Amino acid sequence: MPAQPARGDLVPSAVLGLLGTRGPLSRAELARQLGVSPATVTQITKALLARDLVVELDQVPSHGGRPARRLGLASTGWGAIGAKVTADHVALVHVALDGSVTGSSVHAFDPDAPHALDALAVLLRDAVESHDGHLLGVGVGIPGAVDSQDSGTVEAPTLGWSEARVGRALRSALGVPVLVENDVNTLAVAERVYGVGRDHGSYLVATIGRGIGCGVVIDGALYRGAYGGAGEIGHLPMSVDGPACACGGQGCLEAYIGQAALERAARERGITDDGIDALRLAADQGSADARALFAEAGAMLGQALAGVVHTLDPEVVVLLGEGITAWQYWEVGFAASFRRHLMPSRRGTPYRIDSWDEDKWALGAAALVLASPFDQTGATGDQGSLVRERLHAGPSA
Amino acid sequence: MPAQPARGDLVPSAVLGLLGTRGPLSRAELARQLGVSPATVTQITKALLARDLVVELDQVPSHGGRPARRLGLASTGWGAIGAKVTADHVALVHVALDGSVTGSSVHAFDPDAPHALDALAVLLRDAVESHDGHLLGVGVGIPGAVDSQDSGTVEAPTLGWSEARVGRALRSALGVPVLVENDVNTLAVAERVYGVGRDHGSYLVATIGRGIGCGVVIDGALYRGAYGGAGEIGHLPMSVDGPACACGGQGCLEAYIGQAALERAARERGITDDGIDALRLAADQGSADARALFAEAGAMLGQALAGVVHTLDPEVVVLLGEGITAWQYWEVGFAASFRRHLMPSRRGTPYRIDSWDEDKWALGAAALVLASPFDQTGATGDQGSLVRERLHAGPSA
DNA sequence: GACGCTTTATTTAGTCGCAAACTATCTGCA
DNA sequence: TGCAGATAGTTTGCGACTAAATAAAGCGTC
Repeated sequence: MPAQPARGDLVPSAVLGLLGTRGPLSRAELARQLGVSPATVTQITKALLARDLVVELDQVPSHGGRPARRLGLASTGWGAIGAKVTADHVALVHVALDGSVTGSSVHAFDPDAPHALDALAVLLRDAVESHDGHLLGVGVGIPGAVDSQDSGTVEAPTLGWSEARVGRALRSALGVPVLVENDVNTLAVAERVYGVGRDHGSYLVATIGRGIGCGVVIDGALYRGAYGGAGEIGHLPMSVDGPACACGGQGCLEAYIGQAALERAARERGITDDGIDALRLAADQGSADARALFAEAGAMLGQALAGVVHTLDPEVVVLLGEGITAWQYWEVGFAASFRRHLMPSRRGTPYRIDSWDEDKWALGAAALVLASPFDQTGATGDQGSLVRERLHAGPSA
Repeated sequence: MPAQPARGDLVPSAVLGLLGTRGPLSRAELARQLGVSPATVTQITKALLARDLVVELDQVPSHGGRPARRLGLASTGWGAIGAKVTADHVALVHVALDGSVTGSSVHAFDPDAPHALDALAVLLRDAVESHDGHLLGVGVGIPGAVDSQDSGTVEAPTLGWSEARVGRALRSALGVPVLVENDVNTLAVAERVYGVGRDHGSYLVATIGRGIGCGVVIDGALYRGAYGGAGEIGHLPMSVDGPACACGGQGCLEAYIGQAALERAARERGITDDGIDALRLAADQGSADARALFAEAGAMLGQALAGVVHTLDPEVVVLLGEGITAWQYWEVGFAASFRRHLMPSRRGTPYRIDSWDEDKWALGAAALVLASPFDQTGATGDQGSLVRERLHAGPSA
């Protein structure tokens, strides 16, 4: 833990990143947001202005003092590519620095195939080559544990990957910085840059969908755990025995309210045999059974998240994931359960639902790259430094 | 989040603290332990040597290179006072920088009394005045939530305290730095300096006793949560309904395996009416019922801690608390349950039992002060800076 | 016992970012 | 009109720490 971490030009990158993700800001605003002194911002921006990376825009009307002169990025051509890997496809998005999606695609993918990593590399190389503008890097979201964003060695049972050297393989194939991270954590990072992280330093991002996951952000930094496995709330033990879970345990949260569990329950209760979408449709059409099933799941989620809140005491909990589209039915059970299982002093802990669309996973992966200018903890490693270097070098390519 | 936090002379304090808590070290060792460059250590130690705060000791035989010259503290007269406040007494210890106890005492205390804070201040003032050597500060451990170590405003239902301004009151009464912290967190900090924290950056300290608690240390820093309430695992919801808990909820972990719950179960099962010590005695004497009761508690603790491990992915879990004296009986249920509820990839997470004696709570509180030279996060606030200042000023008083 | 290797400690030159003092420019109020 | 107060931005000098080069002092080995 270096007192002053060896980080090449972190603040300039952070300035560029902030201007890119938040739009034009005054110097004073930059200083406040980044927690550095105004003096430093003056120095940094002076250099960036001289190098034409930043331009002085308009002057905003005063609020009882000298008017602020806003700064903006000289070039808005910066962007990143995000990829989300699942058991049957890869979703790709091209994202600009401000978070806007400039293109997206979905590709069939078989992670069990002999040269799956090579196939992934090919997919991504095409995307890199077709990228319009100056590419800062590629972010990859994986449903599994990643030892570090930097090395990107992956343990992902659902993909059949063990000790897969995803980061290394892609890096050498693509020639641009590649950051690999657990998929839920990418969403947490995205919230840091574009969502709740603007107003809160410590929060949880819980996802409901195929699995149940949780990203932990503490004081603005993603907490990954000792071995990159923090936030595995899908396997919180909810009962001593209970249904068998894919992880080998019994009574895991996911074995109760994961997508597969809900689909099985829907079958057993005679609601539908056609999967989760049909179940939601049934609820939409007024099926009391379907609604009850979601409400029960919501209640259990509430109980589990109450426990996590007791453990971590976050400022706010964000709920996300593909399952969130049925949230109105989950909430019926969740709201009461969550409050009831919280101790009185925590009962005020707010939760928020973010909007969802299919791109969001991949978008989160791209956010990994776009957030790396803000990384003060070194979590992004060498690849993060490379991203900052490219940002620093300017859109010359 | 300042990139370079405003901290007055942090490294010199850390050097002194490290020499005090770990004994003589070479410069190279100091550099490695503190994560600073050898150059810095040379500069710092040069200054400290010049001011006679540090002395050069012997030269240790080489291991294939230039022999290391070890440095030690010139004065070992530094110490701190630790206080643990409970519902019926206050335990005090005087502790030297190296963690050795130089004196201890226990005083009756009624936190519900009208001027309880004043009474506490009187107790502590006597201790401060009678302290032998140079006092760095006073640490106070409280069974409740503390907003920050610095301000020390306390929310402690078990003491009947709400918004009690403990820190402020004691500070003005004592005239030395006062750090206030949740009691479990003080143990976590003590482990950081004297225990498992020497070898591990991220760990949990779980306590069993009157309550069930947990301290969270992440990358060497105590994680306190957004409102100082992290680690309240005593109120993890273990079931949808279940026994009523003092917190107002139902089915909390503590309502199953806290001291009061165990004592009630012992009564109901006809094992003993005489409290927890009698229960352990019964187990010692071979009572199968008593042993089963502990084993059941252990099993539930294992399940709960497995969940916490899934959430936080620590390197190691340390078990502590006054209840740990009966650990041999807990363990029967704990070991299997903990492993069984962990997912395969976490099943290797080790747990350790620390020895226990009654001073340990107060000792933890003292460690709060003795660890403040290592605080890089600013968690100790102004009071921490004051401690560092006193350390820096030398044992002149 | 000369050479290479390892580890420890120091020196030097330089970077990063801060605090403090300052200037600049506006609002509001008497 | 003029001054207090607020907010924005700049300049200057400095403290803390680093990286890189160097010196110091031992070990092993042929």
